[in-house]
Amino acid sequence: MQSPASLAVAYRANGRKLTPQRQLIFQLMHENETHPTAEDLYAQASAQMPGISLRTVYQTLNELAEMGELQFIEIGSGATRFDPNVGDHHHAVCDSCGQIRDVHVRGAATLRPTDSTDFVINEVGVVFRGICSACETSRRKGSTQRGAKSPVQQAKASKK
Amino acid sequence: MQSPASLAVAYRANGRKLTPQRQLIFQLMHENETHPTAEDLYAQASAQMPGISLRTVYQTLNELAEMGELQFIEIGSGATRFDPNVGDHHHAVCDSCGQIRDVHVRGAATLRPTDSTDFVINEVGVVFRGICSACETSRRKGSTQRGAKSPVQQAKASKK
DNA sequence: TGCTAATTAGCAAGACTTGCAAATTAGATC
DNA sequence: GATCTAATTTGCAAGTCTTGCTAATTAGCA
Repeated sequence: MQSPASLAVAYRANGRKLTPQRQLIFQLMHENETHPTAEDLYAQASAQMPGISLRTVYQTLNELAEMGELQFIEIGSGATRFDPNVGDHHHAVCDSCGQIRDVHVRGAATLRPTDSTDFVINEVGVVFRGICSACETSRRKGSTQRGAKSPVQQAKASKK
Repeated sequence: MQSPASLAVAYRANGRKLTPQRQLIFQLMHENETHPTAEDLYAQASAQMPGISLRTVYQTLNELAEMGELQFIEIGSGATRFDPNVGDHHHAVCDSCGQIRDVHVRGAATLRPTDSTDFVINEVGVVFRGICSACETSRRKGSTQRGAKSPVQQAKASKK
């Protein structure tokens, strides 16, 4: 689903109401390519609808996830991020700036473990970690080659 | 690294001391196949060393990660889990019981996005989600087919 | 227009993790 | 073995992210 119109249908199908808050959050999610956190969306939503509650943002995001309208991304460190793209795709995470971008991977869905053949697989997710082109460029220009932290450590550190 | 002996060397190489607490935590990690949380390890450690602090467990786990002796696993929902296996492997997560097991995947390391070709990849991780054989078996026997929550929602829910 | 169940807002609280400072201790030195 | 010092451990307070609870509000139906 993409259109706000079908959103109303989806909500009603679930016996739910289409409130202005829900419309706004849904819309903001879809305008946003950055896989925002609840806090990010709250900030944006507040600009357009002063007084909206962070609680409502969390609530709405959870509902949308339940309805299959978005997915959670939990790639280490910090807040859950939300992805309105529920199609077949994967993620590339920059260990330098933390950006997450959607990517596609040929054959990912058919990957199988060579062991654990008794595990019933519903879903396959691939995560690439590395350095995005923007960070790579600025790194070449000298400057910010930081200490020898592991990627995860860096992610942890960038939390603050 | 696997042996406590080389642990001492590794610690000294980092200008660190080999304390009883660190030895214990390291040992427990390696005896444990379940990808425990800090709290799990704390419980086990407390049994053998009453008075050890949860703070120390967290601290030690972070150090070991920095030293490359273990890795963090953050697969949705709840506490970080720790994996002493730093070799090339991936994970299968049971959406029913939450168990995480190590698996191997042929060709995973050479996967590449079909898009985002300007992203420098350091690491590729594959996560399978599904139902482990134990849960599948008990499910067949009837009983606990729970409501239609998404995998992530289930994970979230099982947090408590 | 009225009614009612659903929703929102706000705040308190829970889970997980880290910062800080004082007391303790591993390991080097003599 | 005794001494010394920087590293480590503890315990607690605090920070971040998220959810529970409840009174007030409101969407959507009759």
